[in-house]
Amino acid sequence: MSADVALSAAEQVVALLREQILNGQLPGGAPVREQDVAAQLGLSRTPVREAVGRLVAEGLLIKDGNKTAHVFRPSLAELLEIYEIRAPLESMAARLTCEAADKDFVRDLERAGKALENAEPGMAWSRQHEAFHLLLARGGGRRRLELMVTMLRVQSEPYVRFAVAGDHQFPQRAQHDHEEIVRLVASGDGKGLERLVRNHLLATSKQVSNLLAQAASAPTASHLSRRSAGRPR
Amino acid sequence: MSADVALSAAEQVVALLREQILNGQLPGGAPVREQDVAAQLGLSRTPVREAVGRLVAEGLLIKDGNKTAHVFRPSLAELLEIYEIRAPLESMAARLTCEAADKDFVRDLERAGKALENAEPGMAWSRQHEAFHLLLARGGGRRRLELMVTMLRVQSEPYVRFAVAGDHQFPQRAQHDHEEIVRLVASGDGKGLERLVRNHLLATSKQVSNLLAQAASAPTASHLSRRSAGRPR
DNA sequence: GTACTCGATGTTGTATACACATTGGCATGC
DNA sequence: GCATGCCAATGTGTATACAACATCGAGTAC
Repeated sequence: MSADVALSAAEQVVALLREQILNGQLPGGAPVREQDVAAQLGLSRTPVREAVGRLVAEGLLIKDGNKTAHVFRPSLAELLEIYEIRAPLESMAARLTCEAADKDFVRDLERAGKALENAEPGMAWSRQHEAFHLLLARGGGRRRLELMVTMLRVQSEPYVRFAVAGDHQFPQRAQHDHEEIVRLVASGDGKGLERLVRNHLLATSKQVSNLLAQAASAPTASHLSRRSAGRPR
Repeated sequence: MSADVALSAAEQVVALLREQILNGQLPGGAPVREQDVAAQLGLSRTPVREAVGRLVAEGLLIKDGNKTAHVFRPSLAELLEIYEIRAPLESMAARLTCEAADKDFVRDLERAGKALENAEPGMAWSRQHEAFHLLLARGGGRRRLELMVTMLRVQSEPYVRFAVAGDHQFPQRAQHDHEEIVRLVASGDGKGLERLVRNHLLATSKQVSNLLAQAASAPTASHLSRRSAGRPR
């Protein structure tokens, strides 16, 4: 994608762990032992330790005291709080994106919308969904806003994926909103877009939390309903 | 303040550096060399390195490539972006705080308001101002929201302090808003509070940026107008 | 005089070794 | 059988040593 020739080991570990958490290879609650990761990657603990520290600061890993770090798994209340924060930030970012959108951007967004519409429900759809919303979160060049939205999305993304897995009509229900989003950006209606994105997020929040509550009361085979997961070798 | 008996060295370094950045002992742009800090504190580079990493993730330090970390100093555009983000987050947090406020909390806030009113313009006022707004950012127990608001405030706080130093009428002008905030919390008007806090922040943003722009064009003795600062020994 | 090379010095990145904390199991006492 | 305390195994926190990269200045070619 880009010419990142000289990434430090620590940064590579950050990227790898983040990817594995997003993939679900490292499910919520899974322990992340420094030596294990180091041994797996043929590194010393030092860069791994640094990577873990950063991911803790980022909120993807949790650590208290001198205990082993674990993959972040929000309670229902925490997940709702994340969406509460995302709603104003992401809707504002969308408005700013809209206000700064040129023709090229509109075309890119339309393409992403099409790709999302045609994606198979499951992992492919999740990827497209993420890409679509990250485009919308550009914020007209506001890097910090974009970064914060990205981090918050990453923290909640695994749970959206879970919801999609448990309810294959989920994408279909969101489709209308996505089409409307593209339309509003194309017509330059920033205010309307802001409202819509906010409502879209709050609706998603409700659906995801309902599915999670459901899964918690009727435990399926999903890792999301277990309280602890074995180490991934 | 509290029983923090067994803080790791790294955490102590984090606290110390953060304090020094807030104090202005480490002004914006100042280099933070790992061995220097380590030597000063009688530690090895390892915990210092970890502390630096965390502060970078927090946004208080900046580092690109393998170069020395520097204290974060936002451009005018970045400062405005921070306030843009703070406005919706902090106003929402205030509303949630208001909705969850009991009598004890209202009393505490009133006290903080009085303390702020009576504080001398300068460092004392800045401290009280920070304490007042952090109370307001509690968010009814939403830890993550509170944490994010706190981090964003810390990043912009040094510049408010600068503005207060350059314009001693700054506190006086803000006083009306602060009184109104206390009144709205006491009367339980969450919606009104949300609007007011948003406007208060945007007004502050304008004043601070005006003063900064002014200082940049007519360079005073302040470190804030210089592009690089020597290492603090 | 200018620009470029190259080396000396300072600073960060990583590996390794050891000290301290945590955890889980087992023995012991009740 | 159950609770409790002790101990070994495992894992994190820190120190030290070394390697890789960056920075700055002297010297040189033009």
